[in-house]
Amino acid sequence: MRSVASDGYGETGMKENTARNKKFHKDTFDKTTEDRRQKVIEVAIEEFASKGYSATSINDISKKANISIGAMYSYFASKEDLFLSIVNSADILMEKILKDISDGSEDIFDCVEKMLKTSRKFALDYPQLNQIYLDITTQALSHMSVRLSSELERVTPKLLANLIQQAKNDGKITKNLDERVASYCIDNIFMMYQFSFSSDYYKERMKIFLGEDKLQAIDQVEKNILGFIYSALGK
Amino acid sequence: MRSVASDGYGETGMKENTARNKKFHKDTFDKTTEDRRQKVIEVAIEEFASKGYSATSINDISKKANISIGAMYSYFASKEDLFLSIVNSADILMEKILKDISDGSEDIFDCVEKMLKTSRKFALDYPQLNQIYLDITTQALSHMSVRLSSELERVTPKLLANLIQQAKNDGKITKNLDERVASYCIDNIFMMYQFSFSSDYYKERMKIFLGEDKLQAIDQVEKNILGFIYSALGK
Amino acid sequence: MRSVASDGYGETGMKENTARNKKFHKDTFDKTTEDRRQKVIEVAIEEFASKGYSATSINDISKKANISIGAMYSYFASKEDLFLSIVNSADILMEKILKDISDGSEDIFDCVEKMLKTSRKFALDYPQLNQIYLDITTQALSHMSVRLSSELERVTPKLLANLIQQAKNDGKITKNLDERVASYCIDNIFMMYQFSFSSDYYKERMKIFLGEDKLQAIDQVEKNILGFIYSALGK
Amino acid sequence: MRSVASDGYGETGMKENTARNKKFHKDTFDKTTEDRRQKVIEVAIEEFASKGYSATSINDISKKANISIGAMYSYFASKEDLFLSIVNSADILMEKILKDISDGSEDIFDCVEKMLKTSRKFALDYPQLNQIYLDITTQALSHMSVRLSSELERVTPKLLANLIQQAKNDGKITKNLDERVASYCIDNIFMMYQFSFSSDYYKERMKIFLGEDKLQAIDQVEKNILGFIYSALGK
DNA sequence: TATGAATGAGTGTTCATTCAT
DNA sequence: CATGAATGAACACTCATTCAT
Repeated sequence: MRSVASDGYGETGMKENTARNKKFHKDTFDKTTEDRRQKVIEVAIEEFASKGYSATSINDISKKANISIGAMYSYFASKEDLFLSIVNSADILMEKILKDISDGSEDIFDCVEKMLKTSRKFALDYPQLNQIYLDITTQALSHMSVRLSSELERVTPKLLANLIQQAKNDGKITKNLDERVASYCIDNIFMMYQFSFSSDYYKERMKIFLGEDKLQAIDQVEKNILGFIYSALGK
Repeated sequence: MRSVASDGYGETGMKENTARNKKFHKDTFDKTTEDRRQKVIEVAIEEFASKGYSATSINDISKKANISIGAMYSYFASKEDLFLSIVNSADILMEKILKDISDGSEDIFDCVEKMLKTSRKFALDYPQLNQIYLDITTQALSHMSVRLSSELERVTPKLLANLIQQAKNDGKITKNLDERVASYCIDNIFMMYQFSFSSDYYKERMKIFLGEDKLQAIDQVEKNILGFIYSALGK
Repeated sequence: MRSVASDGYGETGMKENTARNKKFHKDTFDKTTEDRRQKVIEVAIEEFASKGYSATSINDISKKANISIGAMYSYFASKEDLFLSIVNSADILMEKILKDISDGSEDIFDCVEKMLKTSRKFALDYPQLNQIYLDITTQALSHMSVRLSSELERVTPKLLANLIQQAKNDGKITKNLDERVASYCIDNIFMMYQFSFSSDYYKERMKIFLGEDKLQAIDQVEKNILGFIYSALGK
Repeated sequence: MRSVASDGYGETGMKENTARNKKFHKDTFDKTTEDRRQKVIEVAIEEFASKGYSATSINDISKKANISIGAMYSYFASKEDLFLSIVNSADILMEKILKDISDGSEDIFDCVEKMLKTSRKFALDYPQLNQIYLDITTQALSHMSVRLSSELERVTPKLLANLIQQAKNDGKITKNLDERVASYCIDNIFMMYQFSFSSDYYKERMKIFLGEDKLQAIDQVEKNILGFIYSALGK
């Protein structure tokens, strides 16, 4: 599992993404040592993920990261910017992953399978990013998503709809299907699946639905989920 | 549309539910006037929904409800208890609604259709309860769901799985389907659909998936979603 | 010397002035004990006078007044309001004093004499109020005088101009005099005289102008100032 | 209007004044380029004038002047020293102006007229210096005037008193006048007149005294003020 | 000499909670 | 039972000053 803390910051990290993604940190943050940068991000992710945006104290973060509060504010203009900075770096990471899936997918079946596997992998690799994501979707933090205006949520819809359309054209799946609605349904399944490995609440929910025993054989569960989707697509 | 504020409290309300549902308010709250009870709940819902648990101030609630902060603490032992009290009453409400669906459903198809319609209706009738629900599913508030240990999430899995099993037995749908996984997938679709009418974030997401024009004809969208599910069930 | 701290607050104090003067404190402040009210005002005057508005900390005031910072903010909505509250009560006090002069003055000569004597007396009785006044006249605090929009500075101009006009009509003083400009000049002399007993800076300035020995015989100085003014009026 | 920023600093400027005036900057400040010196002083004046000493941030000044905070502290030992440095340079400027008046005045009448005109001119030419002066006279900053111990306030008293004495000797004005008290009264009028063009507070006060219409004909106002003073002198 | 990253005590203000009336 | 004044730790954020480069 690679660290998110080292993504999107520092002398090299941002270069390829600066065009598409916003920058929520000050220049000073780029200039400090990798150690400090990483520690700040690491602790901030930890805190925001476990306590939520509102209940997280930037003073606490600075203490736990062994960095003065003054330095903190020389890196980020506000608590909100620190938070968005992290969310943004998570966005970049997720986009990369989605791009890999997009590039490597032969058809809709292949793509769906990869997305499902990745949902779980991502949730297990970066549980905290998922918890932060859950926070962002909350109505209380809705004003922030405006500032983010991330491309993230735009990638999947296009990818899925295009592949479904293509499969329809190729006669591989039923034509009695609206590709946008189908994409939406499929992604709904994936998102909730991903959440099911992120917050305790959704973990418990999944356990109730599937039963403790089934969860031991998660590969079989995924096969069944794929079966459900394939069947829906009228394969 | 009935008010949630009048559910689950007062001299009569709790009696039938006390067995299954916890009580997070003090006896004093049962004894005060209906007016006061309703006002407290109403304002609390408003505040918690729009600001989230952490950012909501119990002093603010008491001011907006025109009730002394002292009275507030004679009704609820803590901010957390007030919050849980509201979530619990929402739980009761949702359970009732689910029970109506459960009782009135002939088969899995009928049930799925009713659940889908109800998802939207509930989200539009009680947007604030949905926003509070989103907050609860957040990792930061996971310790609260333990205290709640609501029956809510246990109703749907059983209902769906049973109906699917029955349909399989009746030969109405394909046997190549794990009924628990199928329930899980279907409910995933419904939950995200419900969220799509609750928080601005998910509203935007749905818009991206479906397009602004399709959202004008929401009945058609629901038909398509049902089509997706029916197809998955191999009707 | 009466205490300013007991003026303008409490159950009785404000009644006659509420119409003309603004209220910068919350109701809670009226309701607390006289002791606490007095202590807050007393300490606040002390601090604002000696340190100036900006350098004064409301936390310090609360500590020195042995009152929790929370109570402080239940009395005043902000540091600015606490400050304005004090300035306002000083305004009320000064207006009272000016009214006494106004009511008790036979003619311009009598009035000028009384104002001169009162300038010194007021500065010596309430040195801190004068120091606060100096702060208010500072450009940095100009936005506050807008909120005050005190009547104070309107009383003297009218009073002086009217009495001069009357003396001109009565043939008691020269007619070669614009009464408004004369009022302005006279008040300029008085204000600087008052300042001369308020801040160390102006104290030093007066000493340089008049010499240390003359200041020992302040009555003679005042006679001379009056002489200057009478002469200007062409008595 | 010449710039104050270029006065009293640099390789040549200070030489003739070092004897009488203190130096509040470090040697390094003399050695840096004229551009940097000027920019620092210019921005510092701007900031101190509009915000007051306490509310002004030295970090802000350094940012606005495009000079590193490190350089700032290599030029001035502290915020206080930077402030005093500016006040001191203003002092030098005022002294020069006063000296010109002093040298060019034939008699008390001539001198008074020149001082009055200069009061307004100076306030309009250097509004910020006047605002800073108002700050200095505040009790909160009294400890600084000790460090300044400027000669400024010593020039006018002597000048005026001497000219009045001389006029008395020449029989040009009444002998029933204490020349020191008269100087004090006259300067009081001038100072307040000057303030009337400096801070919004005193601007408003002058408007109330004189009326908006009179202020349109400021030359007439000045004639009236001179009339008042001449009359007082018993011309 | 010039730079600016770093420090941390301090600022104005909020808020969950208590308790005397 | 209801009131709301009172508490004080905690919060987001600022700023004078230092010092390694």
